[in-house]
Amino acid sequence: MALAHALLASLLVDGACSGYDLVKRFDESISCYWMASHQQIYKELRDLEKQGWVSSETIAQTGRPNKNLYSITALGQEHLAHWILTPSVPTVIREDLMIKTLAGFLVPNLAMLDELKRRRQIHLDKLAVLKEIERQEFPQVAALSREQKFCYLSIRRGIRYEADWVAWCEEAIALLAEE
Amino acid sequence: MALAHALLASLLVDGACSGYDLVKRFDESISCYWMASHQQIYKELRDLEKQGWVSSETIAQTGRPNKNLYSITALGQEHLAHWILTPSVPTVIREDLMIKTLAGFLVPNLAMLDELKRRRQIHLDKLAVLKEIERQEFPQVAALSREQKFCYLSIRRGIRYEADWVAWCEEAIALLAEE
DNA sequence: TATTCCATGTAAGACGTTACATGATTGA
DNA sequence: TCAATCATGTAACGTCTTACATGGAATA
Repeated sequence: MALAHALLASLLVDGACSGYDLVKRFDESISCYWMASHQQIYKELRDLEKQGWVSSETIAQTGRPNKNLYSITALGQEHLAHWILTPSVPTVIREDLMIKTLAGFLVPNLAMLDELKRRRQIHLDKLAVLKEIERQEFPQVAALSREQKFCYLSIRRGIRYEADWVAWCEEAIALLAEE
Repeated sequence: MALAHALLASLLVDGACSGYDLVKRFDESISCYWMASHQQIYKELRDLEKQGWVSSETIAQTGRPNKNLYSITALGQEHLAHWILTPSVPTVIREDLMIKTLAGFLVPNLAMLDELKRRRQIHLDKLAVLKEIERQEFPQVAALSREQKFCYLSIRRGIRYEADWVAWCEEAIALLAEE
């Protein structure tokens, strides 16, 4: 149910846009916290409009398909604020690599080391992207407005998450390389 | 599809048991990496048996319901090993609190601080449990067998994950408390 | 000439959650 | 006596993934 809220938050923070643009936003930055396919996003936007939480306007275009521009409504903002005030529990974790790690002794050590190194690189790459965003958009942490602080904290969560994965991969590689 | 592999890994590492016991294992330790309800687990075990990856034996009991004791088969081990060797991608993240953080300026500062403190405590509690397991079961890291190293690394992942959440909560609380 | 971009959608199936159900036994 | 434990299940519903579809415009 929270895809709805992720969409509302994006429309609120980064402004009105089309479903297509939301797909890109999710692919780029929001995917740090919420993953969604275009099928899900388009469908959810239609549902949100039925609820009155977003409104849409069809923009006629020449040379390319028309698009629906979605905006969050006042009702949508109220709904989002109300949801934010509802206590939530940590997301359930379902991490393939941890299951593989539990039973990792079934396969050759080098195979596990390869997988861990591959995984470390994935997180290093994501980390580099996020750090660049941090450097460019938040050069002066002391001078942030309240709204900017929240964006900053979101990026910080992503940075910590990726850095933490890298650190664990390093630890695991070091321990298994002892063999 | 990886719930199947989580079940196989548990039966392999911690030995044969009933669905009921697997539910408990998932509630206690495995939930760090894989969450599952009893309905899912019972159903998946039946499916795994159809595939020939586990075998079951009905244990007649007096004074309490009969139980089905599940064991991983040789075929199941092969399948698990094969899956481990298949490269996998990081789990998609869907984290309510991050969406709330993005749009957190919609609600009073104290409300967000409360939610962050509540959240920090949840992770502190989980962290304490995991650290206790680490202390009791892995007192001497240098002397671990290959199989034990993998268990140790799983616990380490959980510890890092929870500690990382705590650290982020601290950072967020500090930044928002400035107001 | 082939691929990617723009922009949106349907449909089937897998996976997960929530609610409901049973019934004896053990412990507070 | 009330709740929790043991032990397993069905059913309805919601969410997510995967596959398939369209068709012009711009770019390599």
